[in-house]
Amino acid sequence: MKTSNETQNILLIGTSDFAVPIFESIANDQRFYIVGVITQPDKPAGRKKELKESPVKEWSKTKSILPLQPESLKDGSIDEQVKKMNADVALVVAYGKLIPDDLLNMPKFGTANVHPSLLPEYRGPAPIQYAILKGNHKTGTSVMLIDEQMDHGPLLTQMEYKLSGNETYQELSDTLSRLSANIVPEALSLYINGTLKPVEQNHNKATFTKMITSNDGSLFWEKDAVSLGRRIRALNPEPGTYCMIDGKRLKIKHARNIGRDGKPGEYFEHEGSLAVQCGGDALVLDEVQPEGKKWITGEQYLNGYGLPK
RNA sequence: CGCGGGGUAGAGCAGUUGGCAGCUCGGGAGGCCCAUAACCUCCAGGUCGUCGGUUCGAGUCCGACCCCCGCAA
Repeated sequence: MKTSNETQNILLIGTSDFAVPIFESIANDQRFYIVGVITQPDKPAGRKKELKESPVKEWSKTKSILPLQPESLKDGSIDEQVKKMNADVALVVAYGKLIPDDLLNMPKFGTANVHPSLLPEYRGPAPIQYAILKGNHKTGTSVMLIDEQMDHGPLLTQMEYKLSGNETYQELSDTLSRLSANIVPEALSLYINGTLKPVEQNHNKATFTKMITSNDGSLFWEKDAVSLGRRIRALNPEPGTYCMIDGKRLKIKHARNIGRDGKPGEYFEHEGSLAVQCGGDALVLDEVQPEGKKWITGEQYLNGYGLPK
């Protein structure tokens, strides 16, 4: 077994923004040497379908690393290349594709994963959003070893984070990413030198999340303003929340809860801004975006469009 | 050639069959009031995205281009 002052060869596997600060902290840590990066292929994105590189790919280029971008890991197309990397450990963060067992087991010490929840709570694809949606007072991030089941492997370490009740998905994601970046190198290092023993999760307490889609962004004003407010924050900025006015979509970026009774779905003016009555309390819509338009304030909306019927 | 909306005053919008360019905010001046972010009066401010075409006349019709955005991926 290697000692802690030896440099470990590490393979980084990830795609989204969430992974970048974590990978950066690995890159800046003398205990690790990055032998390779795997990220998703460039994909057509946006209206013009221009190929877009993943945030991890952009990051890796700043480190002069050319990432592998296989369409699939299951066909074994990159197995040989990965084997040659001679990785001691692999770290998966927000990769977005299934990684087959033989690849997971290729590194001597296996493959670790960062999951932004207090596992076994919120396994699955949307842990950050769920923490906000459910109105939790705390969440956190977990570092674990990947096993054969989704977010099921033994834990290396966790860190709690207290929620203010005002954070958006984007903000919480950034925060948990930075928190993770602080603890991942140490946890991996202690695990590799044998100081840190993986602890099995309490599987009886496991809860699961489902992928958030744009359909989840539809707001029903019959619901209470508190849960609607959570939804608006949990889906901000992606995929975003919206309601329909006059057959057109109105996206809602930011809303404020005010105490008020009335008929749900009724729009009214509140201190010059657009507001809507909900099932319990009401929401002031501070920042909205009419279909095909730019983001505007609720006040600008009223000036231009007037009060919806 | 994925579908679609839009570029008009500092901001957000309207502009009907082509015929003097408007609304709500904001800005300025004045007034009312014990006072006000409230109310009243008046004022300023627009090469109507760009280029070309049709026409006596184009924000409006035709063509090309630039930019912004929603959906879908």
